[in-house]
Amino acid sequence: MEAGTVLDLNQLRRSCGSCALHELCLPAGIDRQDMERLDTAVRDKRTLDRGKLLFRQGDAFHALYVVRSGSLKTYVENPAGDAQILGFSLPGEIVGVDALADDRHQCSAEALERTSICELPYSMMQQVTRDVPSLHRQLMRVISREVVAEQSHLVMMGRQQAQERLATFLRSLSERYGRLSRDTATLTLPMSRYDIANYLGLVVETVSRLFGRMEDAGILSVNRKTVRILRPDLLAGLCGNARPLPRGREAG
Amino acid sequence: MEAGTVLDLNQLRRSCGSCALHELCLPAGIDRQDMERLDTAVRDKRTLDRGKLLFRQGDAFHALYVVRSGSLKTYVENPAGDAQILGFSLPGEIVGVDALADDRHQCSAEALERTSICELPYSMMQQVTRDVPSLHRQLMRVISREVVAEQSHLVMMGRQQAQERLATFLRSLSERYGRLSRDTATLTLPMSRYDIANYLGLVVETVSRLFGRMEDAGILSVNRKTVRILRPDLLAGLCGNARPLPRGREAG
DNA sequence: GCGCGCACTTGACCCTGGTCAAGCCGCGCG
DNA sequence: CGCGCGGCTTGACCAGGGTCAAGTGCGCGC
Repeated sequence: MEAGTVLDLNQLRRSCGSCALHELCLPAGIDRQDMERLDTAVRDKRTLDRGKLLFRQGDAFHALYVVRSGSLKTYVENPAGDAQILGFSLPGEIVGVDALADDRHQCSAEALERTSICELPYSMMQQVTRDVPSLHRQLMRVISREVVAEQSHLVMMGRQQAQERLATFLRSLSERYGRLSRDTATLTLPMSRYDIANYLGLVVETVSRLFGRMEDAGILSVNRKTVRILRPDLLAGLCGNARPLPRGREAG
Repeated sequence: MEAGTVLDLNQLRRSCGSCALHELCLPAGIDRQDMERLDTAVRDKRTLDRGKLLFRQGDAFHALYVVRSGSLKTYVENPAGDAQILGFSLPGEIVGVDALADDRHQCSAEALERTSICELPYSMMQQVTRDVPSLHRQLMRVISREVVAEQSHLVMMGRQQAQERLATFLRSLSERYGRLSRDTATLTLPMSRYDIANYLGLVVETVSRLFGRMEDAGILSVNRKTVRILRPDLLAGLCGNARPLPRGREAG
């Protein structure tokens, strides 16, 4: 595509104020004037195609990023070569915070689908957050949310059974879709079964079987990337310490 | 104890500059003048006895805290009543960052032994970090370290076997002891076996057995709270994907 | 339209680590 | 000095979920 021939409106981020996400993102709770200051620190970033990396573990740190549309996965690779997925980032969510510790990214971020990004060059951010206390506060808030999200992930990995993990994952995704004003009952999963399994500390076969059992139990309807939550109440029940759903395919 | 009758020098934090931890803690890399500004934002906090809570999940957020001596565990409790330990905090380490997200502590912090604490009231911190850019940068660095530490914990929970988890835990503890200029080979564990097991996502029996096997393999000598690392090289080997140590108590 | 590949599903089997139960040991207390 | 308790260890057994292998089906290129 030649520059100028096709005009993608999503590409033209005019300002945080005119962005549909501004209530969810860094500008949340910031007044009009301060938001204009924030705008000076935000740069657009080219859209990433599926599978492309936003940054790679070990890269020098230049900027924080916010997902505008699409989604990312962040993961760390260990010396042995296998990865652990740390999280999935939906629109309005920030990535790159781990790089503040020592000016190198500690994880990689990869687009799960065509994804556009706002870039917050850190030098500009520092200046603006210094001048705008409300933005400073809000940045801390957003970073702290990262910490809290990782804590929930840890609880899931440490204390929950496979079935509870998948149920918790689906509920959390549904809730985040809700915040984006999407349908909370129809999830279009941008990540593969392998990614889900890895994120949950399971193997893909286990995830597949659990989807099957939840479908048999009438809680979900699953069709490739599309998961319908038919019984949110029962799904919520599976997040606690419920008994495992039956394994047989027609013993009911 | 009456005020003034017994003078505990550790209780009298004169300033960050005179604190033995200042190279590890918030003041790291900050010049003399800025450190004096920081001092105005730091308050001493009464020492906590073993088992006492610094803050509790759900408490209103007032301050961040830094361990001066002793140690803490942080943990979240789920509705079902059981807890997941998120981490152990040694001197120089910050706690309470998760509360910045929505002004409530998301986890509880409990002293594992007699522990003294520096308190950083957040309103003062905000003011000081605003005036002192180097301190702002350093606070972000310290918070980001929290994120990175949780990421490592996640990798451990998601991808490592029981034996690798315990080995990784011991190595990490040893390394942190080193930073505090303590002996890296002789660990005095302030936490119980139950705490270790919980932190690692295992049960106490498994931890006990693994200590036994590592002792049989000549890697450790274990005596209640005292663990000597006899072969740091072999311990490092167990952190990767090594084969499990033999289970039998004399088949070697 | 056909065939290939990849993502996913399904089944059979097995192993790591959890559960349950008993025993040990160091410590505080009567 | 003996008792009891709590933290820890040890053993026997079991099951949740991992491994291995085969099968299904959608999408894409030719």
